[in-house]
Amino acid sequence: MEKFKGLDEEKQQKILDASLKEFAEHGYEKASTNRIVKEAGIGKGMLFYYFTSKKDLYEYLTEYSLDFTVDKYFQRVDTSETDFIERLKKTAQVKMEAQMENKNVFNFLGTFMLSPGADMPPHIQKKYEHMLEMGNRMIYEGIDLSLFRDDVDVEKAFRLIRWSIEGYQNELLHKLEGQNIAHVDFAPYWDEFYEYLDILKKSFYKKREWEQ
Amino acid sequence: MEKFKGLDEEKQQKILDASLKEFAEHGYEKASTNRIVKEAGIGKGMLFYYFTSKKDLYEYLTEYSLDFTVDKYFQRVDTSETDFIERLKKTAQVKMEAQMENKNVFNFLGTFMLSPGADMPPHIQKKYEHMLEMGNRMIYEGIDLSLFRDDVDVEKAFRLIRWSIEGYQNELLHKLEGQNIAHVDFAPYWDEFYEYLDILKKSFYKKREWEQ
DNA sequence: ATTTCTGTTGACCACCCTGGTCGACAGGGA
DNA sequence: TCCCTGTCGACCAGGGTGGTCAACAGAAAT
Repeated sequence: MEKFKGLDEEKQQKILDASLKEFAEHGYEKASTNRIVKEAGIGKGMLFYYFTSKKDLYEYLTEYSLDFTVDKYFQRVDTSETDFIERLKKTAQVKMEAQMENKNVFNFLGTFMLSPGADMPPHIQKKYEHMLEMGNRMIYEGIDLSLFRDDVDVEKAFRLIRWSIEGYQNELLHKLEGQNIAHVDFAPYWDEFYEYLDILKKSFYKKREWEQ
Repeated sequence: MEKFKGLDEEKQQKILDASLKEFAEHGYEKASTNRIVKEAGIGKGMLFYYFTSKKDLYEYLTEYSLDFTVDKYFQRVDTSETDFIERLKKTAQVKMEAQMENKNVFNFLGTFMLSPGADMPPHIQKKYEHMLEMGNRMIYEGIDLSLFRDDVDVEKAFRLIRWSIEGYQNELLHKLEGQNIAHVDFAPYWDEFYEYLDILKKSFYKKREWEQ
């Protein structure tokens, strides 16, 4: 595993990509080390030279993904923004950037979170819990509640807004499936996304005086 | 396959349940006929006595699930209701009833719809398209648009509301995962659900005169 | 020039599981 | 006694599994 870290970035990334993809697509049990080495373009032996076992590889990937998510996503969200919807807007942008930088990490972590940590070593479980907590703070901490209408439960409004945004993101992801993400022009989708956010503001926020 | 239909209901259902579950959990390729026969409590030979092959079984299940969904779900939704949110409320109730009656069908069809019909015989593809169209009509046809606020695009409001409801349902499903569905008291969840619907009405519908 | 070290390969291992077959057999009717 | 209809599960060839290892390449060290 120290062996692996000594490789040049490019080769490391190729192996990480192949592995993340394989585990994301098939889950731990049914993921195939044979397919991984073929996809990564290395001999079978090397994988078990870098990592002692399939499980060892999987744990390395998990830790790598958690670190990546915290560094490139959670840590970059501007939590000084107190307008809930505006913060979600910025969150979405940062998330998209991180996703462009490494699509596979998100797919991998997605499947991991469906049945988390079953028998992960404690230090990884700690990291995972830390990430969850950080994600929560990133979204909810320091929000200006006075922007919301007085006649709805703010907690519930939070959730409705979050579900709406997740719904849009999922539908977009599904629509763009199969296309080469790098070649897609996202501008019109951002515009559309902002329109949805405007509607959410009109709907869940107080009417402000200067609007007629 | 006519052999299969001659079986008593109970045995048929046991085989259907085992098969739907297996395919839903593992997908077509990785589903195991051995696990199916074990779960269904029949000998290996019988499965291939009833169905000529794994593929034949899969196609039968698909058709069965499509028919079930149309009969027990889509056909039972009251489309005379013109209030969008009210209709969704009724839809959710009918869906829940159908889901209680046969949980496996919904899981199976869920995975099927992710990569639909690849090489299904035409009559099944037809059925699938018919179902999709029916689902669309069931949700959107004959809705009273005048209830919605004038300052938001109704199309977008439709989607936001649908995403919200799907978000709630998914979260609930996730929360109840592992519990025996039959023993859960759903009353409080319905109440909570209605509260969310009320908020959606307040947010996306016009303020009506008789409300202060 | 020789030995040692570090990477690297893919054939190979024992094992497991696959979809599907088939001979054996049970029991009811003719 | 002989079918016929169901029913079973041992069995088949084939393919995939995670992991090993003898062989080798080339650079570094002796």
